[in-house]
Amino acid sequence: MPELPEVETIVRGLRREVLGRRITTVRILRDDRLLPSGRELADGLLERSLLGARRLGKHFFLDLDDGAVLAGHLRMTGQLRVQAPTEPLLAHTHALFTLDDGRELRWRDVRRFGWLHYLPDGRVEDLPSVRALGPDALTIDPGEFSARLAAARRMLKPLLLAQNVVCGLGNIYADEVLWRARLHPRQRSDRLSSRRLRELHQAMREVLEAAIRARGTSIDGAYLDPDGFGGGYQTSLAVYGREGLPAPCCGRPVRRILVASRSTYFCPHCQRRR
DNA sequence: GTCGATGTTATCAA
DNA sequence: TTTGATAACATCGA
Repeated sequence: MPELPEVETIVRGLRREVLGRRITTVRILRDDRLLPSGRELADGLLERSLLGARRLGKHFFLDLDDGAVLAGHLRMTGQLRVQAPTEPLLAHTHALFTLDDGRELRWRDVRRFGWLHYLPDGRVEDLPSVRALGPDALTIDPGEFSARLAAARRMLKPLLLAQNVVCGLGNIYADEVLWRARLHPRQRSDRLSSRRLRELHQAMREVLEAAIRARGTSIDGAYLDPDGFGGGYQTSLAVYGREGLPAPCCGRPVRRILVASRSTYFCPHCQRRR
């Protein structure tokens, strides 16, 4: 669920809500997605203050006042909320961190694909899933983006989803980026001119920045920011989830196909393979 | 009740 | 090297 714009919105929300706060209580309701263990995570976080919140791709990192880091990934259904303790506890809430202003930072994940990892030394680059990441999609420069895609010799859709090439895009934004660049999802990356690769980079930047401005995409209310608000970008989607509906480019119906076993939405008329 | 699909990704096989 | 299938899990809709 949360891709780069959603994680960015969450991190900005956490900066506003919890920076400088001290963790006074840790409650673990279910520990099978906590590393290295729920006990070590709870012991490490207790009485620590939160000094920073940042992200790389879809990973997020909370910096503590002793140099430790709480790293995490929300995968499909993870949520981080800051709530009053009187707010009802929703099902699938797995960890709660009480802050010194009385509020609680709550981690919830219905499908339990996500995880939290406490790193006493703060060395996030030691995590294999972080080490494997390519440059962040929001900040990669056009030259490196083009070089990495041209070198890969693969179809564009799975390439944009490959976090070791460029990190942060998921299924929604990959389709939106390809639509904006008018490129076919099955177009091979090494057959594109450098001009088209730069256009693809530009499209990626524009889509991500617009989605961040809209505070992310919420479909079925699955994604919520720390304050409990959904995003607004779902009304700006051109093709994702819009099979059969008119594409904004030409009015012809959006088509859904499977590419690398992921649902892929595109306009067959305007996104031609070259 | 069953089946298929879901915004992620690690892993294994071909 | 690249791809496809599968698995982790819960929920929803047809």
